[in-house]
Amino acid sequence: MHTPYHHGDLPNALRCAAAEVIAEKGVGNFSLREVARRAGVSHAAPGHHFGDVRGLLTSLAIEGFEALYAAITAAAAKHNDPAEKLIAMGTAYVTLATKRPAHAQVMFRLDIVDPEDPELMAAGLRAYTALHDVVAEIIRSEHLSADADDVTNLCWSTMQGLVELQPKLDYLDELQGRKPIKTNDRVRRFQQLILSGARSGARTR
Amino acid sequence: MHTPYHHGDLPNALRCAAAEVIAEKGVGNFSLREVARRAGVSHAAPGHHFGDVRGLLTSLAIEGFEALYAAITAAAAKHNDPAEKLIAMGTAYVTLATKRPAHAQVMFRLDIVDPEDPELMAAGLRAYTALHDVVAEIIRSEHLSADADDVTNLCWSTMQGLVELQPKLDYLDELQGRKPIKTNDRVRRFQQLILSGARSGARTR
DNA sequence: GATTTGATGTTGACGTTGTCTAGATTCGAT
DNA sequence: ATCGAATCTAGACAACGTCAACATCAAATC
Repeated sequence: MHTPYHHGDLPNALRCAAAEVIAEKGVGNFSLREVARRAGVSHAAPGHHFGDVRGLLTSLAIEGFEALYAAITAAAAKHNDPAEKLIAMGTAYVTLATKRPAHAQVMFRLDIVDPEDPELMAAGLRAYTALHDVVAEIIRSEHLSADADDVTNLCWSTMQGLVELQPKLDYLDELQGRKPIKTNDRVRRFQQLILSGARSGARTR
Repeated sequence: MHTPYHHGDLPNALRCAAAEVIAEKGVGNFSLREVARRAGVSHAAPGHHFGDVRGLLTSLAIEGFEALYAAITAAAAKHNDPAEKLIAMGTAYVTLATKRPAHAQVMFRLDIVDPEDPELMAAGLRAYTALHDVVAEIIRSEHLSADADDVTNLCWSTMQGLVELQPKLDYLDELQGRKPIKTNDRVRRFQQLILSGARSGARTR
């Protein structure tokens, strides 16, 4: 029974363990020692790869943005119609947050990740640009007067807000005896409202 | 120089100190002992009023929802036109988050506040209902076919998303050489897009 | 093959943290 | 004056993140 001294893939094992801990307990109850225990290394080992807790969480956030980029571009690629692309992207955004609660919980947390990390900024911008391009395509192909930045920012804000509020909205539906709405349907309704607004000629430039 | 044994208004002093610490360091770097130090009491004193950290943060979240309710209803009261009420409420929502960053940071944090606290749930529902009522008024007075729940949820999601993303959006504007947008203007543009969508006849029921 | 170097991992120390408990203080009710 | 409860303190404890010294290992160099 021989355990090698070197783990072999510790950064990834630590990110996985971190995601697990956060998914189970929430990021507010995160513990680096718990992560190290789950990865099977000493409590100080993560420091060699990520520097400190902030470094590990920043790495997780980067991974989250990369996964987001992959998800929204893959979702968009399944459609030809730009409006359907946008709706698919919105759905992919919210679905990813549900599948990867840990990543969703850290991606926009200025207090616990390093917002100025170049890799993080690049990954965030990349995902944003993918969304912006589809919005711009809608506006161009339909000759809309709405501002692509405004519509992109509105879509992103909406999706991010929905990620955060989803449990609350589900609870409100239950409280008021409304039939539970699937995430896909809720996203579609929201995106359709936004698109209708953009199509109606509302001036935002 | 006599310091009374009893503080006299410690729960409030602790909430103020907690808000201060969170505003300065972010909620991820919150420390109950730091709060106690700032309030001038021993480290174990907050426990007598709030039980544990979770209790204190839950109390702060309640205070946040109450302030939100006060802000959005006051903003709405300055207008007669329901659409202007909605825009004013959106602006008040985002402005409050800017003025009270600590409260904004805890209000929707399921991991560190008690989401099932009856007072918290009641305060949240009260604020939500105020928004919902204005949306319903718009829909009724303009004979719109949009679903009041959907439009309310979309507005709330958008505002909440904007609260979280504001620094990122400001940074993107700067990165791309765009003229900085005032919060009021951004909120107005978003709400106008949403209202246009609702007015256009987009079916969400 | 032997040595060196740097990446990677361990161990232990330390200051800080939140929680718990026993004791102290105060105030209102009896 | 006494009692009880709310409120506060002080100390103990386990857990935490970080730091530094040391250990291990693998690749590069001689």
